[in-house]
Amino acid sequence: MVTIYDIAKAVGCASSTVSKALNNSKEVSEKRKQEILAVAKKMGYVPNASARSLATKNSWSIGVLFSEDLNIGLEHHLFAGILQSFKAYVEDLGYEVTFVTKKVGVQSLTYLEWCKYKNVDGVFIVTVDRDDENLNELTHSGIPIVSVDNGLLNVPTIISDNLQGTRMAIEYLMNKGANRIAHIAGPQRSFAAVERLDAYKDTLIKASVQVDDNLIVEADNYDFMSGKRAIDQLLKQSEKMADAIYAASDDIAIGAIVALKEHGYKVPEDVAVVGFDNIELSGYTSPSLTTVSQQKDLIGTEAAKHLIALINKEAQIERDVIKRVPVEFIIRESTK
Amino acid sequence: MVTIYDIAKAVGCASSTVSKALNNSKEVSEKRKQEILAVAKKMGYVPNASARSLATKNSWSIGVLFSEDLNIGLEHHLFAGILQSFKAYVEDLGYEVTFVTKKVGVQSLTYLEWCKYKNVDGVFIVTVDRDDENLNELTHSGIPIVSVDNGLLNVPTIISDNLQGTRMAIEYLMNKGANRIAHIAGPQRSFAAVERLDAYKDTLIKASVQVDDNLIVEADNYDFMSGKRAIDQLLKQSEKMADAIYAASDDIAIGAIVALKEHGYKVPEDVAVVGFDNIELSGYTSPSLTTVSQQKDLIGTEAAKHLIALINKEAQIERDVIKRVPVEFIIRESTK
DNA sequence: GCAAGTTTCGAAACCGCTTTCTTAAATTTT
DNA sequence: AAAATTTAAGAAAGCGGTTTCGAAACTTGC
Repeated sequence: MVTIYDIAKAVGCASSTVSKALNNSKEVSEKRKQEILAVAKKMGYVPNASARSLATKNSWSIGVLFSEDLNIGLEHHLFAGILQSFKAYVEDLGYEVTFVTKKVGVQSLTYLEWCKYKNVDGVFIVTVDRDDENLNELTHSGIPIVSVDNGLLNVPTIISDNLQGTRMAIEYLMNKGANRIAHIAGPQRSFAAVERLDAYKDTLIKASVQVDDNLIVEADNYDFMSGKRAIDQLLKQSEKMADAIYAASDDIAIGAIVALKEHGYKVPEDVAVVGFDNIELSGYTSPSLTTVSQQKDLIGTEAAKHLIALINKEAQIERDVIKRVPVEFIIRESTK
Repeated sequence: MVTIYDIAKAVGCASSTVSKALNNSKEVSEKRKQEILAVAKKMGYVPNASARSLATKNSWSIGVLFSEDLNIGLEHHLFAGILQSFKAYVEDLGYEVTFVTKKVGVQSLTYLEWCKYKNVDGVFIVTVDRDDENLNELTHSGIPIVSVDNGLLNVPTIISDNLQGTRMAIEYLMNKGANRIAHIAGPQRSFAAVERLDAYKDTLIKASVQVDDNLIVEADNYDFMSGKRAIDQLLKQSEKMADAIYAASDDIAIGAIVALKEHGYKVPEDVAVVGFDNIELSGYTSPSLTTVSQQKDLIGTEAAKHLIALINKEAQIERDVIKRVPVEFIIRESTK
């Protein structure tokens, strides 16, 4: 490993001069600088992050909290997409993206301890168990943090405009003549699921439609099976089937459509179905799925921008800020 | 920030003794050790990764190379799943997972330079552009590396048994009476795609069936649209439609089914379709998809195990080792 | 009871880099 | 031409740990 001392020796100057040259300081003459850079290059010099970080107390790294406890992990396309655009944005600025963990060697650490251990500049909370006892400590530590799709106390969050999306979906269905619009809500431990359920009720009430609890079911999860099971539940709850279903995710909606078909209902003729997410596949199912599209790229980059602003102290640490990202309503066959 | 010096002062001993106590060295008496640990805990001591790494030359971190150049990034469920299980395995061992990038601050680095800069213990190559000029340098550097689903020179790789999977699919279709089995190959820049195409030809030849180039199309990508387009291409190439299609991915297969339906073909009555991957959705399309299931969890953990073994020098660095992970053939409606 | 061997602990060097403070040289000012 | 200022470079301390080596204290064996 070649160090700045090796370079200093080769050039015939002090290591401090080399350091300054490498950092493009103006305390060193242009001639010297060029000479040093040339030698550094020739010798294959690569700086050492640990030494640098130790000396400067800056890490240029961002921790990502991606807890798999709730089994919504990396495999969930929404979060994967968000992480991907987040990563692209901050990496372009020269930051490293690293996963926050709870262990180092054989030792167990809390999230906060790990962040201090690695001296991360900021934390991006993607998914996390809100009941995790270590979470509170982290969110109150003063470390710059943003989250997405979440309603964590004390943390600014970037999230789709669930109210707007829900309203567009429900109003569209009503305009199509639907009278009995059911809602397959997402698991209520998810913040977005709660928002969508609230928005569903709210929109109905604003339209002077009575909310019928028998037309509401909570899915166990955001996936297909949960959608299928939800239909069974719905059939139990309500003797007369709804004429439209608003589902909290595309996966749920697709599962629901499969179940509806199995029970002899035609989609969209007997029951119209609207999903949420606009996963790639939703355009290719049969019938293709009408849905509320979430802009995961935008969510990721907005989160990144905000976090960077916090790190650079360009933004105030306002607690509990919720930044809304607009959604788009996409009409396809499942509601024709 | 509380350091070992602070603890030393509080306890009334030397910093070296604190260090030893924290590292559970047997050079310090049990009594002292307990005393020091107690004080450390009370003072809220957290070690400093940079300082430790600088002194020990160990980082306990693994770099993940996830290049989005080929637009198969994190959003691709197979790689997301593999990364997730890899991450879980190595984190449990106390390693940190961090993404390899090409920039640090304003400075651009090669992959290898970055790995040296961060002093990662090993590298996990998930997706990468094989033509990237920086790649060769990395794979020949001597840093422990494993890859998945790839045929990189000089790097051990973990990959599904594409030959076995293909054979099961083709033989099953032949047993069902298919005479004209087409193949929608994956993009041939992908190693797995090449393997599956070769296996397809090989299986046909072994069964004394003539390979008909008009029944082979290469998809641009692994996604739905590519599958749809492939069908158009297939129709152009061959006046008579195949009676079965073996697709290189589930997404391609689903896209193909949509296109087939649009052209008036019934699946599976007119054309049977087999996919590859067993994505979650494949059980919920209509018809549900017969497919070759890849065990992403196993691929991820196998990769992790092998990399850890390389890091610990328990495994030889054998170049070009390919470790096969068995696949499973799952029969559903698209071939009934 | 004393030599030899073990434990336990601390001093100090070191890991590679940054940064402050000095000093010497070069340049400008008067 | 001397004084004042600016510029360029180096010495040294520090970041927070680990590790080697030597000394002191304690055991053991005879």
